[in-house]
Amino acid sequence: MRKANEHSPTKEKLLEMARQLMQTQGYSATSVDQICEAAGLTKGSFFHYFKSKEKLGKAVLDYYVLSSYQMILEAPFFKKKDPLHRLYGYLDFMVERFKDPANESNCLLGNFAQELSDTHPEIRTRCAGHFTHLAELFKKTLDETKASYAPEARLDTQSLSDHFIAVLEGSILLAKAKQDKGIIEKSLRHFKQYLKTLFEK
Amino acid sequence: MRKANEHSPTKEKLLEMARQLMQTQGYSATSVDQICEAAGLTKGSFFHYFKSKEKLGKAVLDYYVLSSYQMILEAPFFKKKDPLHRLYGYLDFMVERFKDPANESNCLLGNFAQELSDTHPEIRTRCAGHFTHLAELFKKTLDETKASYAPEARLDTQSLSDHFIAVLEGSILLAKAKQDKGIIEKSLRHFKQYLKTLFEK
DNA sequence: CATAATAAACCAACCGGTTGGTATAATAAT
DNA sequence: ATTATTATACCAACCGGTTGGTTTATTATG
Repeated sequence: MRKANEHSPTKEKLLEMARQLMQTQGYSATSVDQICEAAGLTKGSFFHYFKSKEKLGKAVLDYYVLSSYQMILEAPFFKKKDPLHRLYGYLDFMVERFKDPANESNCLLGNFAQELSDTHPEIRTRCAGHFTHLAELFKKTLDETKASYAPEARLDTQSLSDHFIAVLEGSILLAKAKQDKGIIEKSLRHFKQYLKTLFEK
Repeated sequence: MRKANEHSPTKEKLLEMARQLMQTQGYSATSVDQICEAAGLTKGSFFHYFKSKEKLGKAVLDYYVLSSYQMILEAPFFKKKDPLHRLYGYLDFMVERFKDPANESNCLLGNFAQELSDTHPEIRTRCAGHFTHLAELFKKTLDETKASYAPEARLDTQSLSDHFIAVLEGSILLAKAKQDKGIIEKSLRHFKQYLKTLFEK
């Protein structure tokens, strides 16, 4: 008996290949055969680890979001003491992340949400949960900033966090269509400018 | 001989059905058979009007964007004299449009851009063109507003228009995933607040 | 030996697209 | 005005290929 199914390197490889393919081609356009070929495995092997393509989809989604989440938590900006600096660091980090040619300039989460929300309700729910989760992480820094820089202000940090996610996803989408990554930076700069008016009066 | 192929009611029906199906299910998840069944026609008929599914995709995209475009041009807000009021009218109009249960709260343009940019380069180009076109329309009002309310300001109305499109598309995406249309309104309210700081000092 | 991992062959359903053909109606020739 | 011609509109059946998924068997491994 080999070690448990859960963390097999083969499963990891299937996940990673699926992530790569689905991030660039989307879910529907990526076939199981394609994933198997990329991983140098056969379908029998694939269905040994994932009972269906949809289960794989969910796993890939979690896999992607978890890694994004960890990238943020481990990034240098996240350790900054001053919440306002940390807040701006957040934006700069995202700009750099999507500017870097080493990374894909796609968001698999946004991709899945757009493509599968109407046809795969369970995946839609999962996307919604991940969006909420990511917004909450941003909201923490936002709340700290508010407490320090604009404690009196009437400001809905919840909806502002959602707004941030929307700006990010929207600009990624636009950048992809126009093949111009600069759009992400410019759009986030406008968002930063908005934050400045809220916290630097 | 009936009148030319171009404006046949049958073709119109295929287009409209394709739009409906693709707007909710996406491009890949919508089969030609499905469209034919919805239109009460057969595949032979379909391929008489469209040489391929991709050609249909392009036609549906243009069909959707043209109607969106006309909705804006014909909306009451668009006739307002004061550019600032027209600018705000723009935002309110979008909020109402996507709040109304009669309309789909999806954007087919955003959907296609997300789903097909990497696999269908010609459709990607078309999406980019439409985005540019819509941004330019917004920019006109923006430029007028700037001229009247903040002529001295150093303000990149081009990138601000792109930012608007990004906010719109991003919030639509988020609203879809979370099944909460209120997100669009809240996000556009933040954007409006940002515009206020630029033009109402 | 028992169990998990991988492979190979296979399957029914479905995909986009083609075929050959018919019905219809406008045009041209008589 | 009647007929022959031609182009369009539409359909039912079908095609080869691909899809997600299964089955059965072989190979490793503990």
